[in-house]
Amino acid sequence: MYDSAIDAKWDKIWRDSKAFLFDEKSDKPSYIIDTPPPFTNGALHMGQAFWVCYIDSIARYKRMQGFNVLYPQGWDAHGFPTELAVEQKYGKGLGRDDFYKKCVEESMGNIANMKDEMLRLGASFDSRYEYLTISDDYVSKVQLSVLQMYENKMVYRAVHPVEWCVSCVTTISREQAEERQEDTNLNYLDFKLSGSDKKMSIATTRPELLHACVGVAVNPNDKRFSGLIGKTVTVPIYGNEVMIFGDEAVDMTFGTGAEMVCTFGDKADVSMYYKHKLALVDAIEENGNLKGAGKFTGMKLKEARKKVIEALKEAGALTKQEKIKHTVKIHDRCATPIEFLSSMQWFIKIKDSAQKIKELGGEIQWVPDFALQRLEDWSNFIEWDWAISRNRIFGTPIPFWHCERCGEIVPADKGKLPVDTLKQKPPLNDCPKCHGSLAGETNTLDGWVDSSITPLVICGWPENRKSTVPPASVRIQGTDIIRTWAFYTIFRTWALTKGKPWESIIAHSMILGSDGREMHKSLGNGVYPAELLKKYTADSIRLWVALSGAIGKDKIFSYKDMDFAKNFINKLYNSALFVQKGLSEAGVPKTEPSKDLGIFDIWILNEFNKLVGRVTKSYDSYNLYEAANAIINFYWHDFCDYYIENVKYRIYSKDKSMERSKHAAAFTLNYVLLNSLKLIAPIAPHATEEINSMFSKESLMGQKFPVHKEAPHNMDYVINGVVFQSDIVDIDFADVGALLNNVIGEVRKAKAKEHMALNSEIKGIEVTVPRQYLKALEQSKSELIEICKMKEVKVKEGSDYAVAINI
RNA sequence: GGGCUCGUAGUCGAGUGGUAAGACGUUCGCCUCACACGCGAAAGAUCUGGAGUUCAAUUCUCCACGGGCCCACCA
Repeated sequence: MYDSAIDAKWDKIWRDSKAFLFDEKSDKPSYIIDTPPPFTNGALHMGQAFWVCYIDSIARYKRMQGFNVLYPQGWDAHGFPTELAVEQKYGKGLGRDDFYKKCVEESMGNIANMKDEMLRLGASFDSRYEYLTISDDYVSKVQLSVLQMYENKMVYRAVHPVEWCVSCVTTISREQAEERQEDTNLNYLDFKLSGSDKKMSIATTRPELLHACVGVAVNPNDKRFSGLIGKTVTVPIYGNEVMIFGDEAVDMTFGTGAEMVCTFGDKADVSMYYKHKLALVDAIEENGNLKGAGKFTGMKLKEARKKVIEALKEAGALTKQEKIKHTVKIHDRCATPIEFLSSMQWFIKIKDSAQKIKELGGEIQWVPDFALQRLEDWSNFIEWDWAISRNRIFGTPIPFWHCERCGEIVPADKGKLPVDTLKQKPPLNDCPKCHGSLAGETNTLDGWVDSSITPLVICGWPENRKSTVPPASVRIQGTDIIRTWAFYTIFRTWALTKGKPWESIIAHSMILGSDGREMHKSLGNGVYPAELLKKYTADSIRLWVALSGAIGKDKIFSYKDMDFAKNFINKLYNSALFVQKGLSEAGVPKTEPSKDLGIFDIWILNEFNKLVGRVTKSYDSYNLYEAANAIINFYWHDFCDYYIENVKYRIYSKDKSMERSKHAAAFTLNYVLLNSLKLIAPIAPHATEEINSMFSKESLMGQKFPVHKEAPHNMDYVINGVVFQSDIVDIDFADVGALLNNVIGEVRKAKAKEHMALNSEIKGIEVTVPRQYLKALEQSKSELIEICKMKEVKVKEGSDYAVAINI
């Protein structure tokens, strides 16, 4: 029976025969695949297994269609989780170099495991083109890409608010932020209007940041305040004056309708800081101590809040306190509320490119098409430039030095990459402007800077190979990272080459847990590929992926679906055993026994030909669901349940006069089986190869995909793309095949109703059919008698089709 | 608050301007010489609700209700 040892056997044979290798010198058209480089955290998750199977099926299909397929696989190693794992293993004492080395070690171990899982799923990537984001080659290309963008004036250094964890003393990125509901006090403070005795009440949850108040915002449509815009107020306790300005983002119904803006209390403050060009006050230190806050300086935030409130009370500025619930963003690791700190960061200019990104997005084929909307939505919402520096060690070094005195930037030499500006000397001795000393960068690049050039790297950028000129043919990725990976890739590819990264992009959605929720460790609803590989063969998993429904729609994981996939593979195998046995008795005719083909033979050959057309179209539009579904329905029901059952009596016949009919059936069985294998081979390569090897020494790898040809007339049939004519019936074969099968169905039904075994004998039937079917039925009498195990078949003409059964 | 997406038999899930694949499950029968991981049969859907366009809507439009995802906001 079928097991995973067979998978491994074929995987090895294919690799040894170089079946997956891309040929740089080939004349065949290239087909270039850009897959996600998984983050190297140790084991594949279901989403990754999903796209591995999906894109691998497409790669195999394209090879069968005659393409020279470049299917590389990359690994995204740089990143925080690896740093964390290393920290947990070795503590915090490691020096920068040792720490980096341990991170590399950690990553390499994880990659080995993930790669093994991919290979066991049958992934047919070409290992010679594997890439690793921490390799010298890849790092060089990332640095080169940044240097090139710098030359195009797209990279700069500036002070910018960053999301910061005061407990871990590090920047954190948005995806590391979680939300939490909290109870807090909304404090109503009185600010004195300048040049008047009047007071203005302002509500805030962050009184401890009062010293960083740089303005008061009101909604310009708010009649209560519209007259005050442009005037100034005095900040309580500290006594400095700030401007009142209008901003439509202010909610008139919240608090008093007036909001104090601190640099920085929250993200809205950051927006207003930029929009209204407000002053910048550094409110807190990196460790969360207050900075520049008079007598409160040096206090922790929490403590400061209490003390400031007390001081406000004493000053009579606190008029009211109200309990409210609000959401705060917290760091996912330590649950500390996230603060905004301003610090010197590197940026890539992206704001001005939103329109261009949308345009390019429109030139790419999106599967499903609605995925494009996500790119457009995101592009419409770019608030500020892309901050590319991270306070991390395990990342790509930023290839610039800067002058410690005047901030002048000195880029690395493009010919001397990769570079680590902390270790290597700058190309100049000192600042070209002020002769200050030059400093290297302790920060490293954001991981998206690494991964947003994958299609260029796999095409060989900056020197493209002749056979791999961008754009790549296709990318597959999750819909969840359209706003990051797809977005940055389109942007960077345009910035570096003025072109689009790919012709097409397939955006798949999520595999949900059986409870309908996202798979999550804490929910305990996760299923892992490694676990599935123990229970199922690779092809069952791959077929399950193909059968997971419309791409782009979330799929709830279910073992029942897995079992169905498994059962089909089993069916395929068992039907092949039958065909093999039949052929050993009848022998396989070398040429089409066209004169001997019966109605059922021609019927199934035509159904198969139609199937080839449908399946080709489905594969070409990246719709594996449709392809797999069509093949399974045809194979299981038309071929196995009807055709095979209908020809059994011919195959088993010992009668000399049946010889030619037996050969025709053997030919048809052989043809439909072997070609069906080719149709499903991209999705279930191991099982089909194993079955194929029962009949042929020639591997399915490298064989041509079956060709569809439209038959010019109803009474023609098509074998292997060649049209034949027949005169055995005078109507459409599909029509007459369906009719005959229906007659057989009626007999089965009658037997079932009488609780009879299907192979039990009955007396006979009388079939009434309209005139156009008469000839076909008369022709098929003896076949029906054999198939249904009955004594006689009477046929008569009538306006309505009917079957009378005599048991 | 905004955008996208979905709402089809007990469950999962395709699809179409002319009343709806398939799977699982259920019921009944069959160990029919490839397969009981199977074969045959049966029951089960007013295609979330309402309005509109149309000769005709599950399929198009609008509204409502209900899931999901993403984004924004939460002073």
